[in-house]
Amino acid sequence: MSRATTTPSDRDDCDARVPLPPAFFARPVLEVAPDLLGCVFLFGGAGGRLVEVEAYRSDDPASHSYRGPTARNAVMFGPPGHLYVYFTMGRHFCCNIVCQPQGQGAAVLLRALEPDAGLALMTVRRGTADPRQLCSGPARLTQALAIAREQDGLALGSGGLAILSRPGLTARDVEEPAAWSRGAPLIATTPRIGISRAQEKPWRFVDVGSPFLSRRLPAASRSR
DNA sequence: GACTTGATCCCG
DNA sequence: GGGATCAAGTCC
Repeated sequence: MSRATTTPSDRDDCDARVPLPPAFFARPVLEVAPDLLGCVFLFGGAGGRLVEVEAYRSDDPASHSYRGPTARNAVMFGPPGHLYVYFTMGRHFCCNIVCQPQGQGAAVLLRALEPDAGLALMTVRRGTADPRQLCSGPARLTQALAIAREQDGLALGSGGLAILSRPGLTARDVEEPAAWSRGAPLIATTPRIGISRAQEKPWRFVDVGSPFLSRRLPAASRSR
């Protein structure tokens, strides 16, 4: 994250992270979601390592896309690799990455990340210096990174928005689908948070070892 | 448990 | 068209 310079010899840097290609997000959302854990999410110079996400798709009663396209969820039905940002509960924004081929209405909700880049900025925006309170929760995360209505529909790789691979991949490695699951942290699946329908689906994915989750793991969670 | 806004629902 | 409903959350 914090390399000051880049030289040809950095090819062997084992901490190297490179942008995920569009094809990464065109896959089934239940595959994309766990593969995002350990990747780095950045917007405007702030962000860090993703540790908690949830999957949503259009055959899923808990998803905004369940009843088809509307003005609010239009981006979910657009091309993969774009942000779907929605306003909720009268005061908060939540941020998703659109997945699967265009028109399918699937997305991954970003629920927590481990703060790394732009700590000073995030501290001011959140009004706390406690790293555990910066990005541990979907609306906390958007507040810390200053993601709001204006970012709805923003494409990865533009406007200061990026998702970088897990460490150790070259730009060439990351084009190969076999590399997308490499270097995964220990992952648990649990029911999703805060929904009233389809509560049985274990479509929340968390990095078991992270102290930056929005909630503690339930005892019944299962690791893979 | 309160808060606070707006998209969506459903009746008329 | 218009009022009722309630939400992928956070904080006190």
